[in-house]
Amino acid sequence: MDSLLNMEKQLKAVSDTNRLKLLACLKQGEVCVCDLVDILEVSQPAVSQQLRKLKEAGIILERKKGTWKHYRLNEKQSPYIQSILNTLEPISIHHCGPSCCSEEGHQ
Amino acid sequence: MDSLLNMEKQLKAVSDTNRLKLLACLKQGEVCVCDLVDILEVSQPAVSQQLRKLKEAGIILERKKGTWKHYRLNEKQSPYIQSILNTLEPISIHHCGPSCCSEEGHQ
DNA sequence: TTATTATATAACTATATACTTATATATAGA
DNA sequence: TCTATATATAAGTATATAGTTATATAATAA
Repeated sequence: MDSLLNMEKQLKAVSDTNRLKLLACLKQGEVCVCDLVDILEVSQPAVSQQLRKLKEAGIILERKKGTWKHYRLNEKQSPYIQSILNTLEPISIHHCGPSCCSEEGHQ
Repeated sequence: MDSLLNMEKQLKAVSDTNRLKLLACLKQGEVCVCDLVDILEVSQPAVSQQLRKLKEAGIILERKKGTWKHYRLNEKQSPYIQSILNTLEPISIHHCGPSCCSEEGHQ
């Protein structure tokens, strides 16, 4: 079973509208940070810090590609996090351009 | 669908170990505040404030009986809150006494 | 009515949170 | 190498959170 402390950490990570929006974006697959910055109306460092919080809770995974970093949902989630993800209405993003987010960019 | 703000409110309400413990206690049914104060190692006003936060998020319901107040889980929960409740290991409490928590006290 | 008891609220405080701007790091390209 | 770009980290700040103690409220008992 999950320890209470681990549950608290995971739940704190998702109890914020901006982080919920980030997760809603990631429902469509891997997204690079630059695209996420366009969605949230906060600064780039703010997004970076939100992503770190989600990553440290084990909810998202990162992949480095050149100067870019792509984030995606962890395929393994605790049931209650998965239930939250299921509830979230996906947010579709417009990718920033072929240089960072084209299909051939994903490997 | 749940609005992001409502999700945030509910998730904030459960992202705290003491409130998770309260919910774990309530899995066994209705419990009065005095018993909950014995479980958490914090003051009575602290417990009262935690209960209020859970109540305002719609996760628990209250019933007044004389000077006592009994709290129980709301039977209607959003799926993700229900999933959290399912994950919680129940905490069994020893009722404070027949005056407030006996079976005939429950009506 | 007065005293007692259960719970809630108020006022306060220390810590956590979520931004901001400035700067660091790391990669790519000229 | 030098410059530009993507992202992360550092430092600072305003607000939120979760506890505390003191007090208020409401119901019961004497």
